[in-house]
Amino acid sequence: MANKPSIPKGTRDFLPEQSLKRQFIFDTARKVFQQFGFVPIETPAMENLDTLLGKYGEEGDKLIYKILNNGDFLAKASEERLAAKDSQSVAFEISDRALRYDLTVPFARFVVQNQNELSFPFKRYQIQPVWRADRPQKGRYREFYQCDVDVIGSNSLLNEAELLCIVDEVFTNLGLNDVRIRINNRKILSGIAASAGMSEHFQSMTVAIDKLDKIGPEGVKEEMLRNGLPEAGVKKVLNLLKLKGEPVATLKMLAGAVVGSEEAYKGIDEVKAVLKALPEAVREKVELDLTLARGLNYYTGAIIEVGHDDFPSSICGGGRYDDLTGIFGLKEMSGVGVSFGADRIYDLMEEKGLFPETLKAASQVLFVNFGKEKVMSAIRTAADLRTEGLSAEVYPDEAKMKKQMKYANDKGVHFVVIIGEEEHKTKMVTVKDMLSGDQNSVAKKDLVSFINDKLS
RNA sequence: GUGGUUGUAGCUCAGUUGGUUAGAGCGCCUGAUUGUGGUUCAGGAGGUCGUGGGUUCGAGACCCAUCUUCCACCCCA
Repeated sequence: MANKPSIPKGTRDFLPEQSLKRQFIFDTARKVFQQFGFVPIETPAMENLDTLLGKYGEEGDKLIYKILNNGDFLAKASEERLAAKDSQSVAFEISDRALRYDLTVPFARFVVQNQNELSFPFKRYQIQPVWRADRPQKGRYREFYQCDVDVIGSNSLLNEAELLCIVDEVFTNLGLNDVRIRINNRKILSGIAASAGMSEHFQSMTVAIDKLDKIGPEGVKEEMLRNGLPEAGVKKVLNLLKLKGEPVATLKMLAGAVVGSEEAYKGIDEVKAVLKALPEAVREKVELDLTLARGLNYYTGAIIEVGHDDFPSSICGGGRYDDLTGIFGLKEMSGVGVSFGADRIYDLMEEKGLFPETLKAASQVLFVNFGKEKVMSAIRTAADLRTEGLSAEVYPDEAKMKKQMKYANDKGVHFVVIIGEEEHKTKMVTVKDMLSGDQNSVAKKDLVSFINDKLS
């Protein structure tokens, strides 16, 4: 080991046990998505740089991984910029591609590009990794998976309601029953900004109020004042945001407070409609949180976020975007979607010990290898078990029994089947139950039913 | 990107104000048991102390740089 091999900061290897757990999350999500009629798509790991730039705000642009051009890229770059050592501007000259930062923007590009192949409303899901050049910390990685569900080409608020049902269903199926599902509407926020006379500061207002539960009203006030928002407006906003509790009543009070703002009224109506469309069981889990803002600025209507009291950051988030495809040349194509952060969900579930025990099992049956013709009998019998729907493997080497037993034990195999000299002569096999330690001699033809009996 | 933090055996960690051959538990390997894992017992292997410089008679301990870990900020799944 001259040089220890390593992987880039913020990326990870996954051992079989971890990988099985991750797949449990993906499978659970996928199953729910499909039950609601969503279909899968995939897009490339890399996009053209200009597809991604400018979609996530200034901060977002910095976190996009740019891919160095191939060939003699320096020869083509402008001498001035190279000499000026301005990394920002040089970057665009030597990089044309980038790793995708999320799945939503590539999806918008995909829809525009494949519009003639799709029928709308188009409901798709997508489970793929994304990359961000963020500093790693708890629940934050440089490579992580998102599980996105979006419906595009429909303005109906039934979609928002359906997504909330999906969110509830996925977390329930994962065994995470105490998540907090919060919703809000950007039109409400926009209306609040307008009625406080700070429409032009909308962006920095949302960023600030999103931190309310973290830094408190004083902190938010400070930040807004620091960013040059008018004091009177700041006070008014903070006052409105004090409203909370039962959604319908809250909305009613809010409506009284933002008199004259058509946009706020519209947002209020939208939230009401979404709540109305929800089944009772889901509606009672959804909180209206007027301080929920979300950083990504392409959201225009409903916004959704899921968190957990024992986890520092959100584990799922999304919202409606009226014109994401517009930038790529397709107007009038509103979409709404949510994204599950698989890695954060994994961390949370691991912390809570919520993964099912059964995920560990590998093969159900291992055949001990006794070499030569006896292993042929094992191979045939293993094949028979597989046709019966059992998972079975034959140890590949003629190793010491002890070693083979240990392998079965380490791997968590339930049964070990021994076909050695004795068994070969008598057409019997020896079955050892590794959990109980019991050992039985059974006729080879009865092996399947014997094991099935034990399993049931 | 800013500030802080961490790195010693495969893993989790000890290692006194700088002082001989760097330790433990678990794991791993071998044997007791050449057809029996997990339990028990006996033995064994394994570390250029993250990396590169420096201070010192002497560095795992001190200094600098760098990488990595975790945390806060920014922002976010």
